[in-house]
Amino acid sequence: MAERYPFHAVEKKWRRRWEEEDLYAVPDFEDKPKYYCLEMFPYPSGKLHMGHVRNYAIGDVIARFKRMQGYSVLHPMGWDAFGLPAENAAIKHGIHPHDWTWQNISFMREQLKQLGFSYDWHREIATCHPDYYRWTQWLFLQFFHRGLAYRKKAPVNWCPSCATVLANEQVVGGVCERCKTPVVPRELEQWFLRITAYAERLLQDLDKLTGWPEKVKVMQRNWIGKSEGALINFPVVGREEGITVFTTRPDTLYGVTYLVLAPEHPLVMELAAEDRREEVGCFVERARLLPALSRTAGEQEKEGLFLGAFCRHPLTGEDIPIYVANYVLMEYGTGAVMGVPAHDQRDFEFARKFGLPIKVVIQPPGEVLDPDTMTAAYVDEGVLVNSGPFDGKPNLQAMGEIVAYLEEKGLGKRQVTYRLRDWLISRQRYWGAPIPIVYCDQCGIVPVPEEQLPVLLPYNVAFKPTGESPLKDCPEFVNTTCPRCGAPARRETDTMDTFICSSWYYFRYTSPKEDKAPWDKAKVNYWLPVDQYIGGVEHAILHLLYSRFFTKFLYDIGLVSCDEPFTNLLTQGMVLKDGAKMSKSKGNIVSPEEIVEHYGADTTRLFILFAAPPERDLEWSDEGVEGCARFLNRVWRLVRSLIPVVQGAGEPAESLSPPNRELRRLTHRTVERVTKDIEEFGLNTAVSAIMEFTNGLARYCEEVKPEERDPGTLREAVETLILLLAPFAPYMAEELWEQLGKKESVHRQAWPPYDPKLVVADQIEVVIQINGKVRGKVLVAATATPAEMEEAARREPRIEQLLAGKEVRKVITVPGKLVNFVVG
RNA sequence: GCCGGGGUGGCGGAAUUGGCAGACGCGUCGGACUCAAAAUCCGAUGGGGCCUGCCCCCGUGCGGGUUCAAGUCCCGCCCCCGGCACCA
Repeated sequence: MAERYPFHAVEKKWRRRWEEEDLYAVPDFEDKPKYYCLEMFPYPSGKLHMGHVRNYAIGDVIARFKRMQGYSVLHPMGWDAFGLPAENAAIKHGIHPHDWTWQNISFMREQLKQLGFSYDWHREIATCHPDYYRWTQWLFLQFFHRGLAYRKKAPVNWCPSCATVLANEQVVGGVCERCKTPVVPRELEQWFLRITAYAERLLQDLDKLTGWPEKVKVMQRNWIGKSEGALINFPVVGREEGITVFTTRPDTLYGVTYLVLAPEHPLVMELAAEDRREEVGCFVERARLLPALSRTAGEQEKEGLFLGAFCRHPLTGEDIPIYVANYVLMEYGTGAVMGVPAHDQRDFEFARKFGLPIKVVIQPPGEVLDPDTMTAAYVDEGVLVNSGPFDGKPNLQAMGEIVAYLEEKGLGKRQVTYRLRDWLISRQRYWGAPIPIVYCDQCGIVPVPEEQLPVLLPYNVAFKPTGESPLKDCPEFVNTTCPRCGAPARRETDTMDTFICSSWYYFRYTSPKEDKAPWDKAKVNYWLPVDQYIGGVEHAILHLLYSRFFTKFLYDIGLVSCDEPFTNLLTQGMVLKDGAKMSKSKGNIVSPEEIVEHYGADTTRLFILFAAPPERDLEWSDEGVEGCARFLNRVWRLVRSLIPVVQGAGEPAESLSPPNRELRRLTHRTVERVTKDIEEFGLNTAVSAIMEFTNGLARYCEEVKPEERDPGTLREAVETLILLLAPFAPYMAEELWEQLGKKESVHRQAWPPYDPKLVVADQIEVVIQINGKVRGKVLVAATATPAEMEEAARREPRIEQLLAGKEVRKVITVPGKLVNFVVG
């Protein structure tokens, strides 16, 4: 029975020692370059899943690697601890959300510790702790004082299942992002953060984020959805007030043949002709009742209705019919659109369906558009026609001129519009940070004074989802006095969206116990921005956009000195089983607990890093885990068998026999490979390089007689192997390091350097090609010149044979690589 | 439809700047050790061919092209995954 790495005992031993020595604590300031390595903190749902393990394993390799490279590394962990699941669990199992959450935290903390992640636990935070949410509330007040937190009545997304409203970002394809229930519109008075005030900067500064994946930046760009265009006023026949439309194509203004209003547009009913009121009312009602799902998800048949009213074209004075139609959205632009069927596909379809005229105003080069035979709108560039004084101009030029003309006449103006909406942050739920606001009959909306924070979440509350905050039924909470006039007043009972809590946690880690401010400025400015952020791509818009918004705001009010929080972002892929995301309903969950129990932390980590590059999805494989366990056992046996030789050995000898020189070369080449791979997140190839190194070392031991081995070279190889393995398999590396007789932790060692001179082989194998096909190989000195390479190639018997009697027209030599004979 | 990513053995995945396709691992097959098995170790493993030579042909989604040389570059397609989707 071959000896096996006794991971249970080793893990237990080192967990205790590391904790005793406080190995991973990082001082606030140190005389070293800083590196802030952060992974997205988890929601304490109960147990870790493989996605967490992957996320944190990747982060831990980076943190340990940087630490060994001499950085002072901030690598913290905490809990995104407010949220709905706690309340749902409470309702289902009769356990209080507070208790449920803290139980989960203590279980998951234990799991993280078992996995050997190198967090500084002194900096642990939980967003549901009053010491934390006190500052969440404080930050809300900063927004409030600057007019960036406001209350308004608006149509909002209501999730019937979660019994709360949702932000736009939390509605995906018309359904609730968390429970997939179709959301329904509701008209409610709610709190918003004015993220739209930062739309332009959030967009512009994406260009600064060179360390972010393009994918995420594109998603944010689309989400912000900037369009440049114009507002144009169309006077309504027989009325004072006109209709303002937003268009990105003012160059097509002369092609307008009708106007369309969104069903929710306030003018719809006003403008509807007497005899059409009822019909229009029905239409609007039908559109309104349709769940958001079918309104926004997928294109659907265009429906519309003539209102029986007309407006006047601002430039031609023509009468233009006004319609109401389902394809116009009230939320975007002005909720009114000018219909240009010839040059907008949607308008084209609508016009064809309702028999509206199609008027061509842009002619493509070398083609004449005929409205009667067109099968699709022409949306590209061309020259204006039927456009009065603008005829003959290129449309891009005309665009500016038409807007300028409208501005001059007071008929319209330049306008930039964003798709981004203000962030709805009220939640009608219990388990969140209370919004620190008091309503007073005399004074109105009054912010809770900072010195009265936190507004504590009461413990004894019935948290049934009724559609109203459970806090409403808690008189001790609701009833208060007005901070301004002292009269009886009521507290705001809604709590904050948990994304608020997670929008600033990375600042708090720098000074988690600070009680005079959300953070110590000097510390925040020392550590921030985060050098490397790692997490799932599902947060591409939500968390990452909100955090950028928060950071910019805090920068503006002078609380932080960076205006982007995350310099580099790595979005890791999902963990799949049988090609599908692990989920309870599919029954394909692999539990980290069981794997760690059965194979140990090192094997679990190693497999998850080896099986795929970090950004890609990872297919779980039990056999693959076995393979990694086998590898670690091999390392264990190999290193232990060499301890007697290695201990006490000195430096490698000056002059080495070929096998020793080869081993030395392998050692240094491996350091080079692993270093470069980790730097560019090729963690899977870093692991395979270590495996190859192990194989090479084992082969050396097999092939080279003990008396021919150079002890110094062997020592260097073995120590290097352990050092390289340390970020990936920290427990085993630490144990072997100690068995080697080392006194100080392997995790406090410097990352091994490599000597480029030693990496180069004495001899290199040159590929010999004839007409681009490999026909042989030859060993030459690494220093061989192209002429020497060619000469050596020609001398190869087989090549000589193949070239005999042929005319060599050309010879291409790539130094150190190949010789290619081109024969006629 | 638009945007982003991808398509390489039986599987997960490697391949600087265009320079030996398939590293490493899994699986499979064969062998050693063993009474036997497990564990461990060794060897083989893209497909095909015959003249069994450490030889030849084919081979990185498909069709063209550039080049001495293409998984990699160019043109035209197909398929898969992710995101957005009536945004005027």
